[in-house]
Amino acid sequence: MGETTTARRRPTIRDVAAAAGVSRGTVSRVINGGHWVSPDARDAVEDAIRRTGYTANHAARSLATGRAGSLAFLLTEPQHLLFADPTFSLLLRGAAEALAQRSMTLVLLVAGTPAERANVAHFVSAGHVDGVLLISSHESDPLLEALLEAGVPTVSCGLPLGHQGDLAAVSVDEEGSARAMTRYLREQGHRRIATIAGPDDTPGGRYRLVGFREEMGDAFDPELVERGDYSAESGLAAMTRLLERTRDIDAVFAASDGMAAGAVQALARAGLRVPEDVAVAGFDDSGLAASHEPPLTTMRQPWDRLSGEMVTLLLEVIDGAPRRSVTLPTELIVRDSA
Amino acid sequence: MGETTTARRRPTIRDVAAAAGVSRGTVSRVINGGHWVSPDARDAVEDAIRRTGYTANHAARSLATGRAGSLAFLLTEPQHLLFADPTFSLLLRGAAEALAQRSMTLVLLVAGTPAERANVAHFVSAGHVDGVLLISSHESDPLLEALLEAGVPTVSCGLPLGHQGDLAAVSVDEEGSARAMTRYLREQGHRRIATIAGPDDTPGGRYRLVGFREEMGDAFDPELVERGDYSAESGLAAMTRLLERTRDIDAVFAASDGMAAGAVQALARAGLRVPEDVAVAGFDDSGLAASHEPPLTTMRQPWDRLSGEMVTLLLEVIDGAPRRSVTLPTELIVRDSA
DNA sequence: GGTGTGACTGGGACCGGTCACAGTCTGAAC
DNA sequence: GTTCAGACTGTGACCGGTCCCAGTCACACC
Repeated sequence: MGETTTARRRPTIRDVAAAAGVSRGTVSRVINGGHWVSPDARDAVEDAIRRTGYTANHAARSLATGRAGSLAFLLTEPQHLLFADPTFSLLLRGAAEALAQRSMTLVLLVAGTPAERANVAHFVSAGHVDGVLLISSHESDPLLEALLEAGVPTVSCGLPLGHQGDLAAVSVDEEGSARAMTRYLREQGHRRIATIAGPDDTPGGRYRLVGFREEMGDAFDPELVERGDYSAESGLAAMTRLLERTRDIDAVFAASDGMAAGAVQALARAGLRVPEDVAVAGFDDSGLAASHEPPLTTMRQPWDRLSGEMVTLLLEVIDGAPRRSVTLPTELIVRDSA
Repeated sequence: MGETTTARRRPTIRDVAAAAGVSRGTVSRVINGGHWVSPDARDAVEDAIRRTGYTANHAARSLATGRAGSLAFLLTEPQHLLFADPTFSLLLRGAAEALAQRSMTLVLLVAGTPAERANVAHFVSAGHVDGVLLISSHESDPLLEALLEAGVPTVSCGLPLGHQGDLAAVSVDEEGSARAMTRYLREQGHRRIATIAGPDDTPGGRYRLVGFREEMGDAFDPELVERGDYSAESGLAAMTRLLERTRDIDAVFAASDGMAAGAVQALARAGLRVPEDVAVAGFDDSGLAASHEPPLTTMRQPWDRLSGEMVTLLLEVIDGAPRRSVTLPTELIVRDSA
């Protein structure tokens, strides 16, 4: 009764088929690559799609193919460590763009609290996404166990400690990078080099320390090793502890830019100048590093490429290809702090 | 032929119905609230769900209901302004959690390049999501026009300049907040107060300046107004311009913490101390503010609540309720810089 | 006893795609 | 003139839910 037709039904594949004078099957074939379709039919279909303004229905396709057409970006890190980090945004954006190019979508999942973790595990195991981009660095993550158990295609950002070989991963050469930075510091003439390592249950915490120790060789002094949790506060605390133990330090290699910044603060409080009295080097080349005062010498991680590679690897796994891992190069960025 | 059955089919609603000895319809009713179901039937179904490990198929449900079960988190801001901002992460996380509570998912969309914008507009208009959480502050965004045109339920983060009234929005009282900060500065005894406003095509840029001007009253001096784009670099440049014009300034109100930080840098280069010579106040209370040296006095935006409110409002619109907007309170945070 | 009503249940139709299969047509090979 | 392969097309079944309608049953009321 005088109903306006503004909210008309979205055109379906049947409408397109009718408009093009072909069958649904042919339309479907044109949409999916167009093999075994005559040029005439293809043209007619493409024209009909244009005229009708047809867009495929995601849900219907998923139902028929059994594929969700989306990947999860799964954050398991406690918020204060990663979520506020600008590099995380780069990672996220890179993944979103890599997926958009493939007409897939990114679903953001946050697994902080135990309740959230359970929900997430359930959600992912239920097949609501085709795979998981796992942003977690801590060893023996129960969520990871659940994912492996459920056979969900997963790719890890950074080496999955305790599960190397169980899933694909994109990482950087932690050990080599740490050696390179240590070598650089020694080449600058520093001899008493301390390090502020990350937690031992993270790949960066473990292997950067290994690289540091190896490169130092006989000059390695266990007294010059402290640990933090990658935050600036922990860097400040670690540097303070080091200085309480000895003032005979001429350089510090911190496993993150945040800890390097904290170390600079601790040194300033102790009346020491950077880099004149003590050189300080960071790791990551996060946004912080360049804008810091003084600008931090650091090891750049290829944040812009990381998530793109993760997506590539994950899609391979989903397609049933053999699991593959990738190691990306880092780059020494020399600024003022060391 | 000896095929393992590990990769068994996921249980469907039919399996549950069979296990419970009822029909599909009854199972569906139990799942969706359970009205008009006898207690016996409900128990049987719930037990069957447990035994079979049943999980609803998202795609099938979407197809039948015509609802996607997801919202888009749509970023239209140029990356350098917002993406690296820790507050953005809070926003994102808040939205993800609010949705997870409702068993919905968050799809991240990035519309930076023109190609991306076109894709996003198409994607959203095609109904792949139920609504859009729009994170954009610039006036006359063509993407917003496209969304309104297509009738996509949308809620804006911050007042949508040029489209107030056309869509729901969650915002803060820009004008009142700016007045409060200005009043505070005057109460501290400052008389020559400059401001570094944001771009005039953003609500923060426009209304914070309005509030500042009104609160200054007769003391308002157009010579003491500069604009930036919220970044630290622009704050530095703006403060430098102000100082070139006059040294008769005893306080600066910047429309973002980043610009406040830039202003502090410019003042330092000019040999002026903060807050002794010039007081500096920011806006946002982003992560930067507290860790800045000196810690910034600023206006806290309720980042943690913002996206939760956005989700609430958007779901209301999707459910056909009348459009509603919300204004959240800000809070003056006094630290060392002013 | 007949009728009405409300609680509950079952099942067919449908959402919009994909897929497998059967069928048609064309042209080359024998 | 068959036969046959290969290119192309159409159709029915299906994916796993929801919706709606018809139907059953128990109970109250006249």
